[in-house]
Amino acid sequence: MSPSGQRRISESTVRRLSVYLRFLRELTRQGRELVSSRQLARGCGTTPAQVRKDLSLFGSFGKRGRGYTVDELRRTLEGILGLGRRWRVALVGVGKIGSALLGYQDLARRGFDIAAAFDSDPAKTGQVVSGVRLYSAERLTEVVRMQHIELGIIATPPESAQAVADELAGAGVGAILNFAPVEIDVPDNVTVRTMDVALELEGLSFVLTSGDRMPSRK
Amino acid sequence: MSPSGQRRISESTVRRLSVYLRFLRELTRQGRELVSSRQLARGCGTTPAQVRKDLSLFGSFGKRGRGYTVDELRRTLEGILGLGRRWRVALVGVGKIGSALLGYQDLARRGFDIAAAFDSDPAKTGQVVSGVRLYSAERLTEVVRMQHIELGIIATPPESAQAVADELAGAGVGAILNFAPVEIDVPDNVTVRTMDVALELEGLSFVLTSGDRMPSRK
DNA sequence: TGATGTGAAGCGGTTCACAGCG
DNA sequence: CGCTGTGAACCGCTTCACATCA
Repeated sequence: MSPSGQRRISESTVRRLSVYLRFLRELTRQGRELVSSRQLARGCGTTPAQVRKDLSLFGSFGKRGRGYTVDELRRTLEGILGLGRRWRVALVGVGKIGSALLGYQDLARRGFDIAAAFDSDPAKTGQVVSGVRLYSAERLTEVVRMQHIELGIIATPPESAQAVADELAGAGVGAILNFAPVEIDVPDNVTVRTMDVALELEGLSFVLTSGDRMPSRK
Repeated sequence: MSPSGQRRISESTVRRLSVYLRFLRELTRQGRELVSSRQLARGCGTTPAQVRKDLSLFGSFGKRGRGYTVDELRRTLEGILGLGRRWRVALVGVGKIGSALLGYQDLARRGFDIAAAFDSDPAKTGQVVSGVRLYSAERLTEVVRMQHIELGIIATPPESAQAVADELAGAGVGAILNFAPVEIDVPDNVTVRTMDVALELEGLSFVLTSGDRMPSRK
């Protein structure tokens, strides 16, 4: 067995754990009981060795000669990822992308509740969209504190993103998912991840242009 | 100087090049003429050495003692990334996320035109949304071929994603951006990138839970 | 002088190969 | 016997340090 101590876990490992979990939930729906590292790898676009190594960073959860119990491994991964609870999320910016996120049920299914949304447009204030109340942007700090919100999503135009991040950080939010196409600075005790659709397309543009199949995991 | 030969470029390098480009465009708007690797690094969340190394994989574009010419480097990166042209994109699935993408002007600003959209709901067929014609999903192959579309975006429910990917690949699309929360298989000559919002939030959940500031580039 | 470009060192993630065990 | 768990080898990205040159 393995220590599961204060090991430093890489971002790529964490991302793969999430992918494993997503796949395990699908297997659960299908009523599968056991799964091997080979099958997990095939379903998640990686290798059996990588799967076993990733899991071994946290303990030993398999049965030699048989594989992993789907349900047990699923719960284990949920625990590791901190998904044994629900998370309250603040959404800032209710434009095209923000509205889509408000109506996107997959978030709630996977444990993330948008508890409040904010927009600077007074016309939107007071509305309830997809069951979520829209507040004036001015009330961000107040509401985030009051509702003990720990995660923020920025879906504003890029010009406002940094200011919003500052306010979210100031209000005690520990992590931010940023959809604005800019890099934003936050204090060390806050984590940001930026999702930029056009940037991903640019990566694909490079691949198509250079003809270069980039280092591909099999 | 440097060969810019058939070097194998890592995905992380390509992603950073896109970030540099995004930042350079901002500098252009601001009228800045020169930029050093240090400033580029600060604005893009990386290190000066990393910036210089990334660029050196393709050539030498700077002036010793001065830095890089913003405009020149911007055009160089656009060339490297294959952005010296516009790309035609097919959008499949016009639900919450798909609709948001249809109205998201940043895509067009950065060179990606949604040339056609597809949905299996007959009620939507024939409509024109944000200037884009919506076709029945049955006409996907036909329209993609006719319009010489090279990129696909999947924004369908996860159950349909694999079938759509198969059809896009069959129709000659070389790269796919997948918003459905499943891993999809494609032939070797096609590249897929999956964007899963909940998966990113799970990564943040892990960080908040483990208290572990993951290996952070500064 | 100041910042680039780059070989070399360092480091960490991935892959290998096999011991361990059900 | 089959598949997990894991130390060790491997490999590639990142960082360092400095020669180079405007």
